[in-house]
Amino acid sequence: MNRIHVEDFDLCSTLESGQIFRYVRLSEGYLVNHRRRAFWVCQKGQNLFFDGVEERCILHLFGLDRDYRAIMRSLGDDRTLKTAMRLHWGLRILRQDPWECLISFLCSSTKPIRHIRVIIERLCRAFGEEITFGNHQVYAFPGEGTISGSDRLRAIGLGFRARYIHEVNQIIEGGYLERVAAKPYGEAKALLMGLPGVGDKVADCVLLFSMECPEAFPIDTWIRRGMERSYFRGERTSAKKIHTFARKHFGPYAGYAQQLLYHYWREKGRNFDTKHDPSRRR
DNA sequence: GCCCAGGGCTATG
DNA sequence: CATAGCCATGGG
Repeated sequence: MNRIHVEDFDLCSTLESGQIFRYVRLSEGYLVNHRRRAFWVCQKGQNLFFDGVEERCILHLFGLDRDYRAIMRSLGDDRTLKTAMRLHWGLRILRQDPWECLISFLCSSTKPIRHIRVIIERLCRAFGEEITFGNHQVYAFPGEGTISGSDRLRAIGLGFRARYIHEVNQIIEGGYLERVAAKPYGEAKALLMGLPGVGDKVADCVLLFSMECPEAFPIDTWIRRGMERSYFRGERTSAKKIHTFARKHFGPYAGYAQQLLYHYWREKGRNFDTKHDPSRRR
């Protein structure tokens, strides 16, 4: 077992804020499956314990090489954001594999996170290679070009998303996503949105979580509701206006604000739902 | 049966 | 530009 000292890091909110889907909470820590590797990781205060993976991979994936305090400072002292920061301080933006991230969020449209996780697990079982971690038998995420067959994908439960994934799998070839990642935000986003099934929201997720674009600001139903309520007097607002506002209000690291607010509002909603009537949301 | 879920595409005003 | 209906599926 290995150990590193970490500051301004919260493993729990980082993993459980909906950026990544392939992790399992154990009695102690988490089993994470990413980049063809399954590894164990556990945080106790400022100690991060891990096994089955190199230290540099941990630092890279969890973005521990980034100046978190400087990023938080750059977001401003917004009242709503301050609350989210206080509750989830240390939530980092992950640095995922672009292919895994893209396919994962192609699975995500109009699905609850619990179900997305199930679907992706089935996808890996059907197309991925078996790998091991200790006595755990798990499946790696299938590589580029290995996820084909709309019917097979539909049988997994992907529904209308099956065709998108099948087609994207045919289009993407070695090095393509890395070339996209090397381009500036606007250009990279346009390229991603040229892929079938990839619209504004999925593109922003891929850019933020796997392509070093901290200005990307994914707008899903939770963010839309929250932003409208907190910044637009509860009025219906287009994604375009929310994007413009977010970029101006939060700055070049707006994506961090998005992830903090998303996690904050979703957690709050969950608690509200269990205590009250779920049908009364909005 | 109803509603909603980390949406995207297409056809219309 | 904005909106409506549609696309499949599962869980509360």
